[in-house]
Amino acid sequence: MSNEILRQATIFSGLDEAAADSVESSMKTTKLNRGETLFKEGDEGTELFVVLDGKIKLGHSASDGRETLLAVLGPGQMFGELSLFDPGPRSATATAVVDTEVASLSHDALLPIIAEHPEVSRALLFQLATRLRRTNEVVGDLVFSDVPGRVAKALVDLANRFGKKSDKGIDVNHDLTQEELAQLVGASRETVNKALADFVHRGWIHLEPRSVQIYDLERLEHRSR
Amino acid sequence: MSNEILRQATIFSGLDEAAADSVESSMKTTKLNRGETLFKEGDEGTELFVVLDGKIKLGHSASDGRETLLAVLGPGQMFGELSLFDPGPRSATATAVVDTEVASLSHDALLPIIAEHPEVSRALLFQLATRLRRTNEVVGDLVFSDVPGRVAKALVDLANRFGKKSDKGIDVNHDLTQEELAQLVGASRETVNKALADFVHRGWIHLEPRSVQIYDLERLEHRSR
DNA sequence: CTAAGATTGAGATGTGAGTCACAGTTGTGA
DNA sequence: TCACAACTGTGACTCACATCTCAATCTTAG
Repeated sequence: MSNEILRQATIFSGLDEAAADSVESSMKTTKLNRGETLFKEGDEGTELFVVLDGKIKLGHSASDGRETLLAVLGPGQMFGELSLFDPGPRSATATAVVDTEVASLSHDALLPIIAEHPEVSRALLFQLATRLRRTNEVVGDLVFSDVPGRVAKALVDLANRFGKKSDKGIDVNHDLTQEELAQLVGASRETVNKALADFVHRGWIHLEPRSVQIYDLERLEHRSR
Repeated sequence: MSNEILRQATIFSGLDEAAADSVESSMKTTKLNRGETLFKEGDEGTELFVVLDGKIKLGHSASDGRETLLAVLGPGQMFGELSLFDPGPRSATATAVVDTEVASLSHDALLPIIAEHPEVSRALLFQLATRLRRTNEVVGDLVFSDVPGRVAKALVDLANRFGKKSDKGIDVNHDLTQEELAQLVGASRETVNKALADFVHRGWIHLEPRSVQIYDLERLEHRSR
């Protein structure tokens, strides 16, 4: 089970059986309860993690206690890579959004693999490049889009990653409170709530605690641009 | 001359003489006039560039014509790497802020180098990781800081990279119009102008067209947090 | 050297979204 | 199953910032 997810994870694409086996054997799995934090901004630590099951949120927190979420990651996604290549304290805090299981790989275990398998290094570069693109896009959105637009975009993104088709539309169990959604989108909880209420009003979505049903993906996508 | 700058560029740190020579010989230099654009968002193209002299701005532009700057790069800095690892259209537009000279290296020329010199690949990973950190920080600033704060931060950053000590403080010839500064900071030109005027009023800086003198770096740094 | 076009400086006005305050709802542990 | 905590929904108020405007100055091409 964890096996399958690991194999699908982008870092391992391109590894042959034997290599993948050897990597796998040096990974350790950890379980986290909802709300538990894996590491904090500023911590030392050079492991790389892969989400096996559940969801992890990565966030900055400002001195006055306010927080932004940089990303919410689901099964198969990697995080913690920054401190691998750019040795230094962790640049974000990682917290479980729901009960979650992650696999970890230490710096020391990874280095020889990189040396031996250039494909891995290419996969990592690809991952970082993709991340960078996405983050750049976020910057653009923050400057150009209004809050409802960003909320719409977040919903579409969550739908793509966590949504399941159902009779009336798409069920998205994002497991995020509106507070967290607001942090993800860079706005206050109240404003996000109002944007959501408006979407409900228009019949685009239906709200349930920690999940949404999307009736009209088209419109949402359109609103997000 | 171009030689020196290239050698200092991070990609080449760790290359031995011979290797560096061979890379250098496969690079091509291009001159751009102020305002000329090197490539546009959406273009195909897989070269990597290094600024030799002058300044390059990287920006997104929205459909309605508005623009954000992601970064302003000076001599020794690399850009265009994203399309190397994540093949696809360019994700930003690169334009010369002043008359500028850049060196370019094609994908095809780089690949064998990476294969042969793992240090290069490590240097690239490092660069991307650093970039990602900075961009993440920008996201945080956009959410948490007000415009004057972001302007202060931009000034400090420009001072660190382009500033020269002088009798009365630091001379920063950033070559950016206030419009460009505003795009860099994600605000309207007028608001940025007011923030600058306020800093002048407080005696922290002195304004000249396309350049600033900084009298009180301390205060600026403080205001940026 | 001059005229047209950029760029800078500043005020007046409108508005999106943050903050505050509270009520309704759901979830949970004893 | 009750009580307390966490979450969600909404309105009233405020403010930072965008937008619009116009004048002053600096640049640059002809």
